[in-house]
Amino acid sequence: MSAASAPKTPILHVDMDAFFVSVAIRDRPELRDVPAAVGGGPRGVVTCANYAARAFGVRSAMSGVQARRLCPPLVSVPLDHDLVSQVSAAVREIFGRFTPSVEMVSVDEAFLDVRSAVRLLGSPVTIAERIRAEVLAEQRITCSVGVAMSRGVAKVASRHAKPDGVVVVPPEELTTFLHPLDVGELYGVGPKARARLHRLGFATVGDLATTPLPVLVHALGPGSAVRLHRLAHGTDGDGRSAPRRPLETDRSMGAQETFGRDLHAGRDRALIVSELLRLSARVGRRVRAAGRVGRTVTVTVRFADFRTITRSRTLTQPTDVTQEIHATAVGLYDALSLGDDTRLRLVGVRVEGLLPRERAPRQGMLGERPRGWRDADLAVDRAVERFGKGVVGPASLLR
DNA sequence: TCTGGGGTCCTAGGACCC
DNA sequence: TCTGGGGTCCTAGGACCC
Repeated sequence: MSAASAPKTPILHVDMDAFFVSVAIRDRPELRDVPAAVGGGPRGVVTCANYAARAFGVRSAMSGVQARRLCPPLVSVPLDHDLVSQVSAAVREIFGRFTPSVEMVSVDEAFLDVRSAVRLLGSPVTIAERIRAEVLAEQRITCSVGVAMSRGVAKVASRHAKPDGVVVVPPEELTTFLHPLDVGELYGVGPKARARLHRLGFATVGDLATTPLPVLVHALGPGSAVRLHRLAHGTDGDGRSAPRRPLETDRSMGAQETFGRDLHAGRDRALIVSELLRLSARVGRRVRAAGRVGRTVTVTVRFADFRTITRSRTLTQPTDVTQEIHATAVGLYDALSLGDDTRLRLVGVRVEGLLPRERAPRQGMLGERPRGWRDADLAVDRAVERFGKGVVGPASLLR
């Protein structure tokens, strides 16, 4: 492509509006303008609230109790994982019609590099509107798009476009758009970093942008300084949307569960061990389904006071066997030697250091383990696939 | 009746090896 | 007896994102 035809704003950040709840209620028109949210059970938090609920102040990660206090008529809708995946894949397919360079960042957002598409399809803004129209026509949900020359700016722009809009930030308007914003709007700047930056006198993105890099390095350390400096100048990612690691190459898989009531470490040990088995089985099934094995097993324990600790063990041989994951998890749990009266709120099991099964070193002889466990796992996997979860499982989990 | 569940990445110390 | 520096792996915690 000639330089003259290169778009000045080639990066699109497409973000579905209130994705989880939009998917959940798209076939329930009666809920269209009613405050609704996914999540928010007795001990849970709001996963995703629609805009009618947000008008009451309901936000993601807010406890269900607080959400209902703010918005008594709030309707709670269940999360349909399969439907979410299905709609996400369909949306991904729509993106692919416009450019081969699509990076799904999560189920509900993506970066698109439309550099090569402009000659055939029109300006980035035209493409953005066409994407929005096709998503709405085919999936009956809305999305918002940020258009800019860097990923970081496109991401901020899409947030400002919400709901159901487009915001374009051409280079000549970059400073006007970006500099007045609070530093907390930058990707990767959460509450902690924001507070620290404010303390240091960096309240706005402009404060960062107008500070020489060496000064930032001195204040923040090299890593954060360079990252924030680039974000504040809109030069992150060199203007390109380079696909990173493909989504299917997960580094870890885990499962955790908050108990309906706090459990006692000692008295309820049997319950906790069986919960660890449930979680290990869930994780093991996912690891096997992905054709992978993992080297490290991590157990998470959250106490009643919300303090959270982790303990991990790296195995001599990677595994995808439920029984091994569970045995390791129980070993880690017991090694904590918690007092009998210690109250636990949550336990979790995670398998890390995932690699493809065929690349895993399998040593014979010495590490020979009964292969029966794995065969049993695979039989259970097949049954679950055929008949659904809950039909087959470890005997100790049956009531 | 505060505070879910799925992840990624970074830091930092200690062990261990060369 | 004292003295190096670099590199990697493991573990634990924490910030952050959706």
